[in-house]
Amino acid sequence: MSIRIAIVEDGHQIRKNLITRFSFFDDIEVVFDAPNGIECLESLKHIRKEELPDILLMDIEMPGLNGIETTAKVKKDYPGIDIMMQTVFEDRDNLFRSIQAGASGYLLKDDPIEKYVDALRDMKDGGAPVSPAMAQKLLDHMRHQAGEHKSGEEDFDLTSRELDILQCVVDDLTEAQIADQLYISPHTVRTHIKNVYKKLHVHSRASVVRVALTKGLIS
Amino acid sequence: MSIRIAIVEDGHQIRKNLITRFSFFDDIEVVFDAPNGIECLESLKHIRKEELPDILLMDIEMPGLNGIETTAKVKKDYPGIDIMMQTVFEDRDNLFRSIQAGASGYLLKDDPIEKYVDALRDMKDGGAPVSPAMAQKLLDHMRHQAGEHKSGEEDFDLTSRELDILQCVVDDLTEAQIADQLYISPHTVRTHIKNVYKKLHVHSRASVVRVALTKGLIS
DNA sequence: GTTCATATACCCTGTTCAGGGTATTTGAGC
DNA sequence: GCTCAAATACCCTGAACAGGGTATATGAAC
Repeated sequence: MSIRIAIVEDGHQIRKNLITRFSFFDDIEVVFDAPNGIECLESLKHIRKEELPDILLMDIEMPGLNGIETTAKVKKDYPGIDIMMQTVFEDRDNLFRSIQAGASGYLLKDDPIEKYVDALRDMKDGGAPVSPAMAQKLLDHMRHQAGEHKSGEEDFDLTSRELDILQCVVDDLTEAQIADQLYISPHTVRTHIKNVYKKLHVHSRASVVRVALTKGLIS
Repeated sequence: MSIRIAIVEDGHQIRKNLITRFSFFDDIEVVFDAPNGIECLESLKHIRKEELPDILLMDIEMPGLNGIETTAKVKKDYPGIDIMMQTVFEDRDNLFRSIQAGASGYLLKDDPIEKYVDALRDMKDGGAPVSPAMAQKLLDHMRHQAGEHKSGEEDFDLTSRELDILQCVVDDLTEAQIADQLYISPHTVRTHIKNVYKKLHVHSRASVVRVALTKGLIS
């Protein structure tokens, strides 16, 4: 069963080139092509359901509705259609925005047509083909995030009661409310809070909340 | 210039097979092979610096020191060596642990040798070749994270001045300190803070900090 | 040229907090 | 039975905050 794709790309010549080059592959069928997001959405609207493409090959840089906005709209109305982004620039921000919008593949425009075809086949099989250059950025980003979490994993050695108090402080309860909730005297709450302050090296509720959240001390 | 690799893989037959199959590619040179992480580290230690491999092709599942632990150790002592993980299972956890340990490529063992070679070449060029199936998991994970952030992306419509104030409050400055820092009267600070409270629907500094951090209003 | 949002400034009042103490009870570990 | 950490409880004081006002200057929008 062949792979039905549509090409969304503002460069007229590039579009024609892609169509021509895809024509040499029996399992790739170009259902339609569009010069921008608006026309793409129009084409999708006026096509019969069983004729819908499997994959949109989407340019990021387009006048009017750009590739990311178009991706978001398409994914909303046609969640079954996969989006393969293509771009000339290895732009970090666009990469993340595309992923968030729902794209699942990422190619560079100077990739050879065989890479395109391989990627389309992989995508049809449920994979998410990402060009190595883009994957590099993805991994960097994830390593960074993982690192942040890990670096913040200091041990402040709070007792379980102090963690109760901490949670209440983050929930913005007054000392009296905390006392009610934990069935202890407000004086005791005061004492616990003071001890928490000492252990976290802070001097205010605002700082407690910040430390608790950024260091992951509470859920 | 050829790509110097080492194969770390506990299956003796698989190792020999890989070596044989790589031998048909002129630009791939297998520097050494090891059946586990320990021996891999030993080989690296006793090799001359200029003979070090560019890339380690690392199995995840190995007795003793597994691929992830080995990756972490190798990356620590030889940050210049890239790690290409290979696994039979598309395991989410292992994928993330590998990334964190410093691996930059991810192949499935049933990928054809040409994919291996392509991936090695991509990696040598600075890319991070990730098999589409693994990339799928990566993207899902990132979308999930992005989604979490996004779900909290309500628009509180703070003015830029109010954002200044917000930042100061999160930084735990008193009203007087904020006034000093922004060159305005403490009374004005008070007014801004009150307006921020109204817009964020909170009644205390602790809540401001929590909302600002959890809703991503500040860096 | 009036309207509207924003930023600015000030007043008053009552509440809450932060930091400095001290002291008792309780349960686990030695 | 002693010790020690943890949890509990209380006192005092001054500083900071929250919420309720009002008011003016400014620049953009209509």
